[in-house]
Amino acid sequence: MILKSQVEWALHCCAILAGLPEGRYLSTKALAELHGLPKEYLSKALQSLSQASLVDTTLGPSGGYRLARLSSEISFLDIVEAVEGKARSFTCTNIRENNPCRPAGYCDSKPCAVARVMWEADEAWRDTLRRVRLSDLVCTLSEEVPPDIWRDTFEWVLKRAG
Amino acid sequence: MILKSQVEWALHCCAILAGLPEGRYLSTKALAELHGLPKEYLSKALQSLSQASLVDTTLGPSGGYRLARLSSEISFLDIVEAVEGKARSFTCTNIRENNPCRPAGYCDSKPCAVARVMWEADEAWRDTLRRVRLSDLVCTLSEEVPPDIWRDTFEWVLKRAG
DNA sequence: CGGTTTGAGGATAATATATATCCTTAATTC
DNA sequence: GAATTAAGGATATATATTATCCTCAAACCG
Repeated sequence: MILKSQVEWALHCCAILAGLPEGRYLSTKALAELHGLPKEYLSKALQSLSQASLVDTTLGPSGGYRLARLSSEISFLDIVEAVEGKARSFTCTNIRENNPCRPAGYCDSKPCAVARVMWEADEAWRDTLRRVRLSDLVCTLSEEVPPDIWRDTFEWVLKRAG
Repeated sequence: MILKSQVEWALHCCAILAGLPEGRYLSTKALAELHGLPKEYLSKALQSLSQASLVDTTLGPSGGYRLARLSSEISFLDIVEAVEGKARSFTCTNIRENNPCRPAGYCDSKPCAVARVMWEADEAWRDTLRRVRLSDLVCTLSEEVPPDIWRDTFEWVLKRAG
């Protein structure tokens, strides 16, 4: 059970977009270069964010992406689900139905007990991600990334932001 | 991010093994038949349980599997990790290192802030699974499965248990 | 206007993982 | 000795992930 690498990419890209001044856009090309990622494939992750309405886009030179909401209004779960999908990690195929001791046509009143536990764990995972906002990440980064690197990075970004 | 179907299979098989009387074994063949699963492939899941020391095995006719510990001493996490592996669902590839604004040879003092959040969620998932014991599942099933099906199933199982 | 840049999205390929089957071996039972 | 079992290796098939390429329409720029 491994998350797509696009999840990591999307989270880092959103952290950069969160630092963009009001009204400006950053292109796939710049985001790919900044993170050392394949531009074409990163583009798919950014398209997922766009489809989830987490980012706005505009075309043309000076076009690209910006956050569609305040970073305090975007959770980790929003971003992870945009890329990874909303499906649960455990799929119940109801193998209890294959039990030869069951009367034909018997119908279960509740979802399988095994699945309920697995879904509870899945929900605990989602809850954790739901509670962390993109703004929290930016806050942590601004404390932990050395000030000169932080500053240089946003200079680099602003030089490329349309 | 989807768990292998073997996780579901292993959990259901353990629930059956938990109901086996002291000292008796149940074969792959019986477990596969009971759940309508491909015997050869289910065998791989059971081998994983064996390698994790969750079950004991014995060979020959009347051979098969039994729990190696009390069902109250086996957690969902034990079983899930035996089949799925212990690796975290989020892999940090440290893409921050590709930032062109970094001084050459700069070394991070902490793991990436993005990864820490993702790992925290992963740990919440594991915590939930760690807190549920196999005996809890058996308890739930014995309450929810209609008594006649429950009884017939264990009659069926005992007829095949060595 | 015409050339360039951008994101959207479709087609395709390469790679990795999950699913499944088959076969051999050694231990156990009868 | 014959049948049955789990362990584990080899291999095949299906699906998912990662990646690249191409076309299109919108936006910008001279």
